[in-house]
Amino acid sequence: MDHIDSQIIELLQQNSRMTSSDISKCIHLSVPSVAERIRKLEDKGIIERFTLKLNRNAIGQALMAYVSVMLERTENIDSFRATIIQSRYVLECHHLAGEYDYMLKVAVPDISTLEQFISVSLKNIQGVSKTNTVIILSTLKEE
Amino acid sequence: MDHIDSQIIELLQQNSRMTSSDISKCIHLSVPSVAERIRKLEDKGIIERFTLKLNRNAIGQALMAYVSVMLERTENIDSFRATIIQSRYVLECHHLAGEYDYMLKVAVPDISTLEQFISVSLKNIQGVSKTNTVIILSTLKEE
DNA sequence: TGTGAAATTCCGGTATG
DNA sequence: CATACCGGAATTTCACA
Repeated sequence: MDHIDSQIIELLQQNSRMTSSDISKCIHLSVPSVAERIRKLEDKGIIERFTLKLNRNAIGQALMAYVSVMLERTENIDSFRATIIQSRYVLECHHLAGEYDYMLKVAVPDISTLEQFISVSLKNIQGVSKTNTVIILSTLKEE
Repeated sequence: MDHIDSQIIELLQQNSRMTSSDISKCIHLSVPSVAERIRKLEDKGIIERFTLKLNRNAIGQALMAYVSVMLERTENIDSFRATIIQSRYVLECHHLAGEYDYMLKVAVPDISTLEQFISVSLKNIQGVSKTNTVIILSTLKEE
């Protein structure tokens, strides 16, 4: 992971469909060498995945919120984790060191779906003792 | 944005470097049609960017935290926003409807960098009256 | 759908540490 | 000896009508 790798990553972050020859022109390295470096960055796990950034409004995720979750007992964690992973509304879920145990970032089409998610999907999980929801008004920066 | 578009997006989310002919084989649609649909998804802004998912440990972002920020006066918002956008430690920044005004997701190499960021970069901004930091222990799900 | 242009991959050869 | 680079040839893919 040297300076050239960093340059390649920066270019691919802007457009992961850039061809090796496009990159080759930008950083003055032969096409096969560029391709080889990309392959190695994948092998080493530095690049985990080539993916997309989608427009949230276009895909029914117009409303975002942070939902903090408190869990009562550790024995219920598995069913909580299963629900989270399977839910298409949950974009992120992090285990926290603080008052609350988990922080979810959720994206839903509208406020009624959010209500549904919190009062049905979440509250019905055994062990969820308390949740706190904060609506996101707008986003200044995102990845 | 029909069912076929959704299929194409799903494939590209898994690997955005997939060629049109690869996709063509998966969804039984001609290569030019696939290419045309991808182009239109970009034009319409449904696909905002083709990008990467990087391994955080490999790129010096081993430690993540949520930092909530309270702003005193609205006249200082511009310098706050400028600092946030320029900072390489801030992955996300959202305007909130709640007690705190902004929520930042930050990623740093270590705890001392986090301390530095909060006590220097953030607290020195005019108008930042209060912050609250919660460390992320582990991540169950992320995009 | 078919054709020319461009990109990818594989290979052999070379330089460097 | 291992690693990384380059240039050329065969195959695949792309973009156009």
